[in-house]
Amino acid sequence: MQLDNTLIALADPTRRAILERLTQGAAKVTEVAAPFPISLNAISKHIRILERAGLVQRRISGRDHMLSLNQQPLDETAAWIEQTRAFWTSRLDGLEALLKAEDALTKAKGKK
Amino acid sequence: MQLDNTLIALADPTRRAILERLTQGAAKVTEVAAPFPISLNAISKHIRILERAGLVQRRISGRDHMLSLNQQPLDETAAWIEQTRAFWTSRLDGLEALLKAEDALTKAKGKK
DNA sequence: ACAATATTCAACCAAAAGGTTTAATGTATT
DNA sequence: AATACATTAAACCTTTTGGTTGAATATTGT
Repeated sequence: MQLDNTLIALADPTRRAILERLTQGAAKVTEVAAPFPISLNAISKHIRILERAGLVQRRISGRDHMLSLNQQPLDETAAWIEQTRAFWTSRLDGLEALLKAEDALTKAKGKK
Repeated sequence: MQLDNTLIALADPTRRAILERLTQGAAKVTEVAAPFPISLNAISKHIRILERAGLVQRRISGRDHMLSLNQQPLDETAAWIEQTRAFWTSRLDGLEALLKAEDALTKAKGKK
């Protein structure tokens, strides 16, 4: 699924760093890889995973591969997580309220 | 990192389904596992990963382990992703605006 | 034509993920 | 005490992940 691939892609610090680099503008593979202490090949693989998630796009011109961000999967994932978060909030708060109400009821009965 | 563990935990459909089940209220491991077509042991492992992320908490009473949701890591991850999303939006829109401005400038020069 | 550059491919490795099955452990029930 | 139940532990398997090194491919610059 798309959500899976995006979350997987985001779940690695090196890949998040690559994305952060690309917020400064499009860059070639070599340029992206330069600051990292791992091999170019390792970065190349990370980029493939980011592409699988659709977070990164590639435009080949000659021997250079220009990489750029694509926002859509991030938007979709943000929407999913925010929706889930809101749902949890309502459920967990609702449950808390329910427990308090029951507690109040129990005390009221005890008084009688 | 905490963000890593949370994203990893969320990046699997079985684990997301477990979380969804727990929004209906706390449940024992067996109860959580029941609807899934995989072994109880597999579910047990998934739960461990959810616990590592702090998304699920366990309260042991006798032989039963009651599982419940903990919202905090989800909130933090939602905050991170929303922040990132907003940043991308400003950057990418800003870049687009810049390109349009440059284009307009070029055309203006051409006219002269 | 030759050398340098940019990138991937291929083969390999160790560790983790996601699953299985078969114990083992502790707690209830009868 | 014997049995059933809830859960994890252990050992194993296969695939994926994150990394390596060395070769292949294609493009650019001299």
